[in-house]
Amino acid sequence: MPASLHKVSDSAIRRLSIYLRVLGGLEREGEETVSSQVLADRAGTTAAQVRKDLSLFGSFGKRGLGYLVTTLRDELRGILGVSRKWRVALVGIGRMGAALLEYPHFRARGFEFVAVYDSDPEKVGSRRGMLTVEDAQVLEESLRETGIEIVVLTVPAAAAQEVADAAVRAGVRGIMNFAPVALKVPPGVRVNAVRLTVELEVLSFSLGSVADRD
Amino acid sequence: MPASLHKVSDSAIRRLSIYLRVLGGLEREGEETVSSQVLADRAGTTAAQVRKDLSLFGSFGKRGLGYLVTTLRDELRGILGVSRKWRVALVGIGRMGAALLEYPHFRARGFEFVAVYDSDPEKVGSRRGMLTVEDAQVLEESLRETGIEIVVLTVPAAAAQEVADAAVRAGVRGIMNFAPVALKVPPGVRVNAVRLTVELEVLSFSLGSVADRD
DNA sequence: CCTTCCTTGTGAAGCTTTTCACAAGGTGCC
DNA sequence: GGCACCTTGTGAAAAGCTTCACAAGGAAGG
Repeated sequence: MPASLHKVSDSAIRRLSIYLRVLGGLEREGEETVSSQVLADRAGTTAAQVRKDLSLFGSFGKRGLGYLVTTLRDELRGILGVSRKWRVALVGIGRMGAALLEYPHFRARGFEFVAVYDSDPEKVGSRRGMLTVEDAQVLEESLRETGIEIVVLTVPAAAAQEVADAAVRAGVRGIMNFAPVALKVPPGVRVNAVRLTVELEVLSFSLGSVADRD
Repeated sequence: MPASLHKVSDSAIRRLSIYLRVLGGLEREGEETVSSQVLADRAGTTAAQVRKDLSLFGSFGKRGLGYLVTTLRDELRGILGVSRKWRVALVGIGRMGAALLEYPHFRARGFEFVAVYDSDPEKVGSRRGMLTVEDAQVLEESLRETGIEIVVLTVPAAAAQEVADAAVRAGVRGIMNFAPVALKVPPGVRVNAVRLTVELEVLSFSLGSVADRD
């Protein structure tokens, strides 16, 4: 029944990632075990949902006791593929790119930026922490050489597809896309879009439909 | 049949926001009409889904022709509540906060930052573009006075709940939360979480389950 | 060792969302 | 004006996801 071959829904994976975060907190607090109920409260879901999600990958709990915090954390790391380090490239070093480069939670979870690209001649060659900004023109070759598998895209919408194509040619299999455009990629490559404006508009909709003043 | 009283799913609203973005592009390209098929292609979904989503709010298309780009854009703006301007406050001006403050797409869609707060004495009083950073201690009173309804939270996880509580007391009804913690808010207040690490871990999972090397 | 109590794991039910398929309604050309 | 063609709007079917409810397993204490 474990089944990592069963197709697992995206939302289940998102929740597993949240459970992992919660478990980190529990561990820091010195908790040794946790019930599905407590985990659910902290993660913002229900106990049944937690148990169902975990059961997709195995039986990690002890009946009558709950889950061992450290053990479950390790299991989730394995499932999510974050027991290893991931080398990540950033393309487009505007304000958003710079913020992500320094975002402490990425590194803490095993995602490390090892290359930065931009097409602006003013920026190419400049340093960003430990890294030197490389010319976007060498992106494909450079990505291929370093064998980087994940790319974070913070370029203007107009450039995004072009960059994505180059990355895919270089063997990149995962793209986190901040550009407001739907990228087309071949099967086998996964794109995860972060749509900041969409998130605000969802809020706007929610507020508007409660009471439409003005 | 229109029904803005029918409960509409979150994912449908997210897609409407994406359609709105696509329509902006089409308009700039001078397109006058668009079919559900083309809209779907550009938005990364299916024609049936587009029609279903739109039909939740009315009949905006012309059979045999498609949708009038400008008209549909205006309708969607109305539905999403972005035909008006929204005044937004930013709490926590680290790198991420600074990036969001300058994020051009927010303003372009009618979301304008009109206040910035931080608890760091070094930052309080400093200028950020047109705005002066205010002390987080006055947040509640200040939000109440200005009648701000949407807050973007980019504070450390440990401070997030406290800030959210203050914002809610001040009458805020929508929170966009970047802090890696599940906020508890009373009914009537909507929280939209942006979980950057989760997005990367979803990628990591997708890559890992295809071929588990190393 | 036995009893009581607690919490998991999981089929089944219920609900939501997506996809399908086609009738109905317009358009535009001839 | 008529005809051929195109695209919407929408019930109905299918698929997917979440909630429910409870049997089974294990812990803890006497």
